Amino acid sequence: MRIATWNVNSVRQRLEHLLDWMKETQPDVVCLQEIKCVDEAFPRAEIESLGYNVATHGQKTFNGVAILSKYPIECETRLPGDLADEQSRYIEAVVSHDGGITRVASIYLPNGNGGPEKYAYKLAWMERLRLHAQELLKLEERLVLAGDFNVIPEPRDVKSPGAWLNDALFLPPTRAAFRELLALGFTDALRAVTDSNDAYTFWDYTAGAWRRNEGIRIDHLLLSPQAADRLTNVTIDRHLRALEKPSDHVPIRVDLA
DNA sequence: ATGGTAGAAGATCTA
Repeated sequence: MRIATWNVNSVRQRLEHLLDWMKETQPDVVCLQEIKCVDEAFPRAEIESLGYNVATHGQKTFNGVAILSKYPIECETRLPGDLADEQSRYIEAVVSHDGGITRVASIYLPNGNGGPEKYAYKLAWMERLRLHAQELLKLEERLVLAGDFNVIPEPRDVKSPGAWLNDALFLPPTRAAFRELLALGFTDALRAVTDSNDAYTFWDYTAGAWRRNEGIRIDHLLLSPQAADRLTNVTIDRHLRALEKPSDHVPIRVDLA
């Protein structure tokens, strides 16, 4: 089973790239982030025509997540812990396939820059995610938390660590919260297969970041033990960053036997 | 110390 995640930075702007990439790589499940549209505006028919089921949790202008699946899915769009949270950043699916089920979440974790309120929201969101993930692990299922975590886990995950020291993506409390999540029993899929210090998934649009390879690794797939046991391959589709009108993120995907 | 780019919305915010 091939499971991918991609922050597309507007699904409508990226539709051609998305369809081409799906035809090329044939993922079974795709987690999207920053679709930047309401559910009614999502290009559902185009994706269904490739043979996928579509579940969206959209929002006007900002955020928005989706799950696309070749197999039947049942979805939940609420991350427990704050009923007043209006931001569309989470959707979770139970995927029913030959030989069982796999639970997959598409996560758009808050960026956290822009002021103390935003950073507090990020950390609170991470704590809600940790508590929910702790519950999900008790199910002992194949579970994949996939998405844009807006976390640079370690210095080897950024070309120029010094430039990010005061950034919400790399601050010590952010990294500590991510480590706490991993410590529940998750495997960071990319780190299970490589020690590379060049496994970036995001390059800023500005200042020639792509040209200079000033990248960061912030898009992750976290695997429960039952999923990690089946991990055979991790691929970052880096070439998509070189296309015309790219997203600032590229897809990352895993294969589970 | 700032600007660089992109997207959606709408004359600014988020990233």
